[in-house]
Order: sequence, then structure tokens, then C-alpha cells
Amino acid sequence: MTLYADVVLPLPLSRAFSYTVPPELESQIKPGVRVLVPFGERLLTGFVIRSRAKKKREDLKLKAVCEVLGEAPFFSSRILSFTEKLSRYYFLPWGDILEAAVPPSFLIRSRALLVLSQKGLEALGQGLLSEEEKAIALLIKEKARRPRFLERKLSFMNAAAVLTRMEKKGLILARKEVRRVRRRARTENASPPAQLELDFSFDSSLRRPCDIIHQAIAGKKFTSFLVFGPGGRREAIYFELIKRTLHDGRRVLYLIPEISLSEALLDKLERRLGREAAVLHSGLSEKRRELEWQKVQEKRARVVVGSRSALFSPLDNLGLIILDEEQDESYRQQEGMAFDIRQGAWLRAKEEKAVLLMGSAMPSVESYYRAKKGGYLIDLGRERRKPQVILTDSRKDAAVVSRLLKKKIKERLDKKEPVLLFLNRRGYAAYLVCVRCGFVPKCKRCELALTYHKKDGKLVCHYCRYSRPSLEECPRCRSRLIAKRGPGIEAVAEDLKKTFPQSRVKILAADEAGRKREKEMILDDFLRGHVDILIGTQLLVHQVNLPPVSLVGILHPEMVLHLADFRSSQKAFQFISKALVFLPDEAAAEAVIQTSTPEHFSIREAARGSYQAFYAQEIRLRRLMGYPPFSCLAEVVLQGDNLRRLAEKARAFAARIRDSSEDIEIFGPSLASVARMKGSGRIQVGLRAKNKRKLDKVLRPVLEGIRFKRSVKIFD
DNA sequence: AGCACGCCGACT
DNA sequence: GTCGGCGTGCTC
Repeated sequence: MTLYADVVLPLPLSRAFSYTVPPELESQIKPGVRVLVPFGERLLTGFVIRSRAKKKREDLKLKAVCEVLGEAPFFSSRILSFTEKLSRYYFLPWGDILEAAVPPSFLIRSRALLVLSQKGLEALGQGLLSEEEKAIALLIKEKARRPRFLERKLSFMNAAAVLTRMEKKGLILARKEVRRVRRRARTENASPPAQLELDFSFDSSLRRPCDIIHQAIAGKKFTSFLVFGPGGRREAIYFELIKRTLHDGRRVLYLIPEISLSEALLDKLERRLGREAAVLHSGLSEKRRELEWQKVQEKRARVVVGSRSALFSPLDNLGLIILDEEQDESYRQQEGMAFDIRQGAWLRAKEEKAVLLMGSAMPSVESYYRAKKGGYLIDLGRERRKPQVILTDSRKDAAVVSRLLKKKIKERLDKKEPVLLFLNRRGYAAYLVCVRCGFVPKCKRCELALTYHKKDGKLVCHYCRYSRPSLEECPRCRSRLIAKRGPGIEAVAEDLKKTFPQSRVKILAADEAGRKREKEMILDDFLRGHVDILIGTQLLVHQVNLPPVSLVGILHPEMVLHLADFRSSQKAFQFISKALVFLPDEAAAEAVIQTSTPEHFSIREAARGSYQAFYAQEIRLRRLMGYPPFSCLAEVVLQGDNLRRLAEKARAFAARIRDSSEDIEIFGPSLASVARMKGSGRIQVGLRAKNKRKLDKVLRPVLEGIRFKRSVKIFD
């Protein structure tokens, strides 16, 4: 009998690979452990998903596991099973998901390193090498190098080819280097604080919903709930249920969209429940992430707070998963790891026989519809407040900032009250256009119009961050008449500074990542009352810890409605609703919405603060148009350098879908909304099926048949 | 993903 | 004639 282990590798390959287990490792092989295995020329960290003892088969030549890394299994069988289901749901390689589930430093990869052989050294000494060979030999003589490094360093020649030649001649040798994780000293946590903080926000009306949800948790059967109501009341429910779940001896996963809030929440949890919470999100330093992970792994944490990546926390005995701000865009699939965390949380809760508790004051219509239909909607009631909202029609007043809004701003400035303005457009102008010939400067790699940033005097691609100095004259017709179209927050700031020269105007936008400190300084200035008018994008909307202001201005929330996206109404509604949260519950508080489509229901209902009315109209439209939740959409993007071949593949793909079922609508192939990305072309095919199961039936076999770099997004 | 193998155009 | 481009296929 021999022991075999099936191993999933962190590569975009969907199947597992079998290895033999040497006798001395047999006792350590269990599902979920990390192993170091040879794979082709490389050594990789993989995850054992299964082991089985079988008669030795001599006809199959399998390689052997090199090493078992760490004693305890990394993944419970439940996490293994859940990640497999998630990977199948989103057509993602299982190994990629497992890789994302682990702090990156826990994965070892071997790298091929090149060194000079004895023969090579002699040849170099005797000057027997060609110029190219000599250049390489000199570089690797001082230090072993990776082939990639040499290729980049010696880009003027074809290093790869020269290297293979040299290796054949025996001048260089390939050596494997394994990078190990440093073993860390464990830092124990301090003892719990003597006195836990008491919580008074739990009023008696919340008892009944809590009892219902707690009963489900105690029943150890998968259930889900959607609590619909304001943040404070939701949080009171969450905390009460966390307390009860912990009391039952089970653990809790608390997911939030904004990583900037996680530390504050962690703090609050520890003050109320003792020092047994951990935090996991992508913003942590490598070291902190490892420490927090280990804390969870070693069962020293009973609650985990985090964002997307916390979904994979190695918590066992999970009783409750909280998913707050259910509607948040950052929960949706993104480039890279294309899965929706709401579906992921659903799958994990199901696997763990836990309760999934989603919450929002403005749920996505899909979730609201399903919760209502499934009977798991819990309405916490609304706050009585009704802010005063004025709509101004920008077709009648086309100024960057309308006259009415300026008048309102002046009133606040006179009273020394700060103002918040929201406009979801970074930079000064969305694009430049030559008035004489119509030329619009575009990004060479993405084909998108470049945004003009006046402050830096640059044109920036908001997709790939390519930037270049701005243009003084049209490169096509030499005209100097270049117009700036589509005012952004910089233009708004300029207009207001001109109108109110004494006021202190600041802007807040997610510009080229690295300026995190600058962002914090601006927010800090605002908190101290050093800013009169703060203008921000989506980023400002997410800044929940700002003090309330008596005037909020929302500029052009309808911009998003022009995008080809079936959720655009919902996005507009959410943008406005979120911005209105900054208004206090006072008679003097008011908001001005400046829009070219004041009659659009998403804008009208958001202004009235009526989610229900918005929902009623939106769900009617979704049903009428056959959009989710009444159908399942998929967007398959094929990527490649050779556009002609790519188009061919896309057509073949669409044809195979068409041939295999009548039940699927096909849109395209067409150029993807971002037609080029990092230089390579992108072609997309849209699909629509009645539901996910019908889509799977057709799409899965076709995707397995066509091998090509592709990504799939699912909307259902 | 990486890497090896194998088939067609321009050059030491 | 070879070199070297890239398209195809495989990795236990």
C-alpha cells in the first residue's frame, strides 16, 4: 500500500495533481495541509485536498511530496469544500482562491537561479565567450540571478535564447532556491480589560428580531436574513447577536466594506466583549496580517472583523456571518478575484451551518427582492427624519455650480458653517477636445479619453494611471483652441474659490494611491474646522466618521445613469442616499441636488428619502427588462495580444454557446468597455440565462473546451 | 502561470 | 541553411 495525496496548486489550473507520500511524511498528510511539491522544473506550495491509501501502481510515474509545511492543517475540510464551491460558481481556479485565502508570505515558491559552472568560469577567464555570453557571465558571476532579472537587465539582446544556448553548452547551471517564511516569535495578547463597556443602544423593539435570528443560530441550520434599517439600529442587533453567539460557544465573522473602519470596530468589539477579536483585511502590513491570521488559526480569536479577504478566515465552529452595508460596490467582483462576496458569504454560511445576516439601509434590489420573497427580510423601521432637499435643473442653469447652490453656500459661509459637496468625477475636465478638428486625446493602452488634471498640468488615464503633460495645441491640426469638457472636482473648486475668495476650499479624491497621508490631512483639517468647503468624490461618501453639516451639495448624480450598466439607477440612488447621511436631524439642514435629470425616479426618490418607492419602480423595470434578479447575466472577457486571433476565438466561443442551447441569449462578441488593457486587447461576450443553473449547464463545458486567457463576471 | 516543443519568415 | 518569432500543449 502506498499513500497518495491530491494537491491543488496556486496556479490558474482547475485540476488537482497526485503525488506519492514518502513513508516518513505519511503521518502528517491530512486534507488542508500545505506541502512543498515538485512541479515541472519548479517547487511550489500546494494544498492537500485528499489523501488515499492504494495499491502501488508502477505504471503511473508520480513525483513525491518533498515536505509538509507546518503541523496543523491550514484549511478545515469546511473551508476546502466552501472554496471549491466558490471556485466552481465563478469559474475561477480553486488554487487561485486558496492562494487568496492565505497571507501571501505563507506560500513558498522556488525560483530558478542561474550560476556560472566551472566550465563557464574558465571560458570567461580565457575570453572564449561571445559578447552576449560575456555580459551574462559577468552578471551571474557576482551573484546568482533569476532568468527574468537577466532578461530585463539585458533587454537589448534576447537573453532567454542566449541563456538556453549557454546552458546546453554547460556554461551555466540552474539551481533552485526556496524562499522560506521566517519563523516568528509569538506575541501573546494582554489580559482582558477589567471592566467591559456597557451598551445602552439596545432598545426593546430590537429584542424580537434578535430572538428570531438567535433561534436560527442556535438551531445550527443554515439560514439567511436581511435587516433593513439605519446603521445604529443594525449595529445594536449585530452586537447583541455576537454576544449571544459567543455565549453559545460559537464564533463570528463580521464583514464590512470599508477597511478604514475596521480598526474602530475592532476597538469597540474589544471594549464590549473583551480581547478576543482579530482583524483581517488587505490593508494590513504583512507582519500584522500573519499575526492576526495566526491568532484566528490558533483559536485565540472568537470574532473576526474584516473586508473581502476575511471571508476566508480560518475560523471554525462558525455560528454567524454578518455582512454589513450589503449593497456596497466593493463587495462585488473586481478584477483579479472575480467573485461576489455576498454569494461567497452565503456559500460559507451554508457550509458551516451558520446564519448569514446581511444588513443595509438601502439594500441592493436583488437582495431585497430575494429576502422579501424568501421571508427573511427584517424591517427595523425608518428614522423619522426628513431632510429638506432641493433639486436644481442644470438644463436651466448650466453653471458648474448653480446659482441656487451658491446662494445656499454663501449663507453657510456667513454663519461659519462648513459645507460638503459631492461630485463623482476626479480631475478638472473629463476630457479635452480640439474645437477645430474634434481631436480627443486618448490613452494609447486603454483607448479611453484622458482626464485633464489642472493642478498637475497633466492628462491622466483613470484606468491604467498612464499620465503625460497636458497639451497646449492640438497634435493633429496645430490649433490652440482646446476645450475642456465635463467639469470635475478641480473645476468646481476653482469656481467656488473665484466666487468666494475668502473661503478655504479643499478637494478629496482617490488620486494615484500613494497620497494616503495627504488624504488624512485634508480630513483632519476638515474635522478641526479649517476647511469651509470640502468637495469630494465617491471616496468622501465613504467617509463615515465626519461630523454632520448643515448643507450638502450633490452635483450630477445622473452621470452614472449614462453608463451601460443595469444597476446604474441603483448606483445613483445609493450615491445620493449616502451623501444625505451627512445631514443632521435639524430643520435648518438642507441639501441641493444639481442634475440634468431631476425627473429620473432614482434621483427623485433618493431626494425624498424613500427606498421603498425607489425599489418598487426599479424592481418593475428589472422584471420588464429581464435583468437580475429575474435572470442571470455573465460577461466573458477574452484577452490577448493578437486582436485578429482574439476576435476569431470570441466568435468561436459565441458560436459554441449558440449551438449548445436555445435558452441563452448572446450579446456580442464586441470590444470590451475597456477595449485595451495594459496593451493587450479585450473582447467580451455577454450572456443571459433564466438562472445560474441554466447558465452553468451551457457555459461550463464550453469554457473547459476553449483554452484562452479569459475572465468571467456573473451577475445574478 | 511557466516552460518546452514545434512550425514558418528574415538573416549571421 | 539557422535563428527566433509565437502558437500549442503539458505540468502529478
